[in-house]
Amino acid sequence: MDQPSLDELNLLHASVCQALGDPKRLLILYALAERPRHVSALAADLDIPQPTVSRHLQVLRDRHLVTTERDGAAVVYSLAEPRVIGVLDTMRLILRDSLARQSGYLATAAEPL
Amino acid sequence: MDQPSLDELNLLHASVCQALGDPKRLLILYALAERPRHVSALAADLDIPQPTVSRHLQVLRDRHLVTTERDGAAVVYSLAEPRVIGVLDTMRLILRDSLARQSGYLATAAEPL
DNA sequence: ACCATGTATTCGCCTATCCGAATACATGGG
DNA sequence: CCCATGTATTCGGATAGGCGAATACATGGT
Repeated sequence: MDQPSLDELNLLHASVCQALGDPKRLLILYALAERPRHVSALAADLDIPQPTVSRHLQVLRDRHLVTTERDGAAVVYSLAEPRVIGVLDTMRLILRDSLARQSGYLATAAEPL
Repeated sequence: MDQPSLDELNLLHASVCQALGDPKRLLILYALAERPRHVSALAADLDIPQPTVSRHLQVLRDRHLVTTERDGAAVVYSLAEPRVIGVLDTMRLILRDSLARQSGYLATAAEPL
């Protein structure tokens, strides 16, 4: 309702970016992009302790990057905004370009992703 | 030359996102998107102390988000990857959508950006 | 060589983040 | 009602991030 000022938007923007700025959280988001999952499934699939996963999910939830739904005693986490994955993919693409540019303009091509 | 493993790429990705996860750095990047600038010009335009700007620029430089070029005694900073701004804009768009969705699905439309 | 301007760095402090370990809490079944 | 399973939270410690203030460094001009 109260529409954010530009400054507030900037702060939110930064806080979302910061949430994306952790390797494990990126793994979690990409995992959820494949399919929604239980916390325990994420923990198992990514080989990260359950409490750690839970805390990271909380961060992502605070930033509205994931949503939850109960499934009995378990909780299903899903991407709140699938478009975010597109953004992340674009960043990765840029990153690879940038890396390629750094280490020799004439380097032979490398595998994708 | 050494092409990064997926894990390494993930780490780089996270570190770049983290660099984006600070309000002042976002302001700096958007300012540089308008036009390359001296450190002092950034400091003046954004009303941020020069040493602070310098430190943030260093972070952005470490992540290869900006590049430098000497201009006499001054230093011109530019965006290393203009595409990053597109990514940031997309994120902002998503953010606004998300905010709109949160605070009432039927809320009257608000101004852009 | 010196000075003025512009940029980078250091220091100390405070806050925030991340983690492992342990524990609390919630849900549904028997 | 109690237990098993699954999830969230707390605690403590280590690490990293951010800032103001002061200072060091670099460059070009005179």
